[in-house]
Amino acid sequence: MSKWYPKKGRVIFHVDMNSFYASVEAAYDPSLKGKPLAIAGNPEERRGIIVTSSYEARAKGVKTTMPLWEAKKLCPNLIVMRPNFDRYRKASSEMFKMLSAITPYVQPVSIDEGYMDITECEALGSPLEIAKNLQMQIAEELDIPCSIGIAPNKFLAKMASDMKKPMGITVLRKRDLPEKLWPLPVGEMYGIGAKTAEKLNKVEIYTIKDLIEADVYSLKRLLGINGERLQNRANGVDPSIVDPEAIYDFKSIGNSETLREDTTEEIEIKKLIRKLSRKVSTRLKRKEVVGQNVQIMIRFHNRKTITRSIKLPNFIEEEDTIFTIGYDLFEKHWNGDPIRLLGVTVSDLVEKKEISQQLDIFTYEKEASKEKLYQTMEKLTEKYGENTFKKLKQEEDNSQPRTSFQKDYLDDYRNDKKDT
DNA sequence: TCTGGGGTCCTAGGACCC
DNA sequence: TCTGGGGTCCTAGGACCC
Repeated sequence: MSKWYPKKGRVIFHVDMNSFYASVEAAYDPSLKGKPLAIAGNPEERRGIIVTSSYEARAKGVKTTMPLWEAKKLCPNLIVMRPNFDRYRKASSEMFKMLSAITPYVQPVSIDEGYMDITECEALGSPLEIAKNLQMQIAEELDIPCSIGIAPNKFLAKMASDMKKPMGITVLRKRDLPEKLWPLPVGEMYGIGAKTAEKLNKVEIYTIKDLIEADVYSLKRLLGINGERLQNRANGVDPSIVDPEAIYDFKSIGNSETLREDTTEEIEIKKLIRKLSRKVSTRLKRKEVVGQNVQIMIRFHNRKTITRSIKLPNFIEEEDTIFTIGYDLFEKHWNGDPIRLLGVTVSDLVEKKEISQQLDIFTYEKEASKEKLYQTMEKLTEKYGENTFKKLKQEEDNSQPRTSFQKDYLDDYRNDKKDT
């Protein structure tokens, strides 16, 4: 809504690399070609799952997220590899370079797919020609197959790229919808998962056509605001733009890990929270962002998952701070049940260079009274606990130069505390 | 012998303020 | 004299996607 987009018809591509990880591996080692190949999380551990598989493996029934042992049962000669993320990132960046050579309006959505707005690219040929050339170039230079959807908006382009795989090119115009889109089951629609499909089926909505014909108000009652948006999309309406900047504003950075075995061992738990905090801190620093919210996630033996979070008075990035707050949250909320997975996430992110002007709790305007400062400090200590408070202040002290006025007050506060 | 890890967006209730 | 309504922030959970 805040962003302008052209009124005239747009031409949008959705480029989707086919079974990306497996394809990269086969390009790297051609002897893998034509064989059932799967990339799995941790093949040596019990809890490995299939991340991607080649079409030969899929033909045997191997599916993404399937536990490894199940996949092996279905396909005994399955070749299983660990993921080589560096390899995939490199192939991905090569691929996006090719897209960006066509138009600057490229929006990566994940490592293996992205949108392009080629409305202004008439000089390069018809959309179909552009798509064919791009697909050929990716196949020749990277040895990786892809599917391309061509449509007047992102939603339709996404649906189109899914219609022919691998190495498909599908054009989906408004006039094609009754024949190509509407007969599909609602669950096939991007944005409708298992839960929503089930809800819709319960009220006799089975196909995308049924969704269009449904009453908007009942849809809204059933699905909230999303109900209306889904109906619009089903009608071929999606005003969202291809936004090349979208990839730069992260909302959160988190890491999680499933334990080899469920545990109640506090030392092990502490170690893992420490490790996750370190990973998060490293990634925050690499991206030069700081965050104002810490969340932990605990998954129990029965897979029930809880999250606990706390909004902070200032921005943080240090491992120690994240760990102190995270472990504090954990201690406060853990009921002692065996734990399967732990996660640590920092959110409410802001670019580091933006925070120098931000007002925070430790910065006071000149007229602030000593009493008020003390009061605030007390309240914060109470809310966050002594340890967390100390870490917060420490981090703040390191990152922000203060006026001598503020320094004096803080020093006073420290000394007074010592006396009592 | 079960189901990973990285995210985004939306909803809903309660606190708090005016 | 016991009561309104709007707005925002915080927290927790859930759905969805790759």
